[in-house]
Amino acid sequence: MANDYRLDDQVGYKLRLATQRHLEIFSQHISDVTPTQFSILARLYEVGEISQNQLGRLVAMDAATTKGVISRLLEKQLVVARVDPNDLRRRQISLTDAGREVTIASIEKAKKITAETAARLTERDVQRLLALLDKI
Amino acid sequence: MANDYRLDDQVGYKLRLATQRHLEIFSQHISDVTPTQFSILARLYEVGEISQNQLGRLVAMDAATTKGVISRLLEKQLVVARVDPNDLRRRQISLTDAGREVTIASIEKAKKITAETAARLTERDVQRLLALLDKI
DNA sequence: AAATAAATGTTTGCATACTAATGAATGAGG
DNA sequence: CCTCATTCATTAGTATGCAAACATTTATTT
Repeated sequence: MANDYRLDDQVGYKLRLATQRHLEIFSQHISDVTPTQFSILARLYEVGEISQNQLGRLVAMDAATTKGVISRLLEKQLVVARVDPNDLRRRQISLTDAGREVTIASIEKAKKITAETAARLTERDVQRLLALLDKI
Repeated sequence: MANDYRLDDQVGYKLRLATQRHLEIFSQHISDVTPTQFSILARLYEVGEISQNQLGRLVAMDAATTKGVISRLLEKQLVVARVDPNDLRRRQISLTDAGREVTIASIEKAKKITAETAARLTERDVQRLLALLDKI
C-alpha cells in the first residue's frame, strides 16, 4: 500500500530539511566560503600540505568533487597548489596566509553555527544525534 | 582556540555524510528519479493537482528549485502542467499515468530505502533521529 | 631492461539543486 | 478605474556530485 507512506516521516526527507536549515544558518555567519569549502579548509588546517586527492578523502569527497572545490578555493586565493616533483600526477595543496586567517576565523564562527543549529537540542541530544548519524 | 575544533564532530559535517550515504542507497534502488524529484512526486500523489508553487512549498522547496525539478519531471513525462484558466500566473501540476505508476512503485522501494538507510538503527533510534532532526 | 598491465591522481563534461534578481498576473484600497 | 503590493513563475549564475577519460606511476612479465 502506498497509502500508509508518509513522506514527512522519511529519514531522507528530514535529512534534506535539516541540511537546508543548517545551510541557512551557516551562510548567515560565514559568507566567504560554503560548508563544503570550509570542511576542506578546516581539514587542510589540521593536516598541512597534502595532495588534492588525499585531502578529498579526508573529508569524504569524490576526487572530481574535490577538484571543483579546490578550484574555487584557488580562485579565492585561500589555497595554493604545486605539482609534487616526486610524483607528477599529484598536486600538493596548502593554505595561503589569507586562507589560514579565513580558516581560523571561520572555525570560531563554526562553533557558533553548530551551537545555533543545535540550539533546540541539549548537549546530550547533540551527542545522540551525532551517534545516530554515524550509524547511517 | 582553533585547536579544539574537530570537524568530525560537527553536526553540519555529519549531516553531509549521512545525506551522501542515503543518496547512494537511494540511487541503487531508484534510478528513475532523484530523492528531490521523488519527494515532489510523493507529495503530488498525496494531494492531487496543485499549482507548481504550492507544491514546492509542501516539500519545502524554493520556487526556483521547484521549477527546475518540475521541468525534469515534465521531460520524463511523469507530470503534466496546464495553466490555470482562473489565474494565468499559475501552472497546475498533476501526475500522468506513467507518473502515478512510477510514484507508487517508488514508494514501495522507498520503504526499503528507509529501512536500509536505517539498517543499523533500531526502530526506536529512527524515531529519535527523526525527532532530533525535526528540532534542528 | 622493455613491454604490458594495473593502480593512482587529476580533469572534463554533464546533471541536479539552490539563490538572487526579474518579469507577468492578480487583487486590494484609494 | 488606477497604482501598488503580493503572488507565481522564470532566468541567470554558482556549487556540488558522479561517470568517464586521461596522465603518470608502480608492478609484473617476458
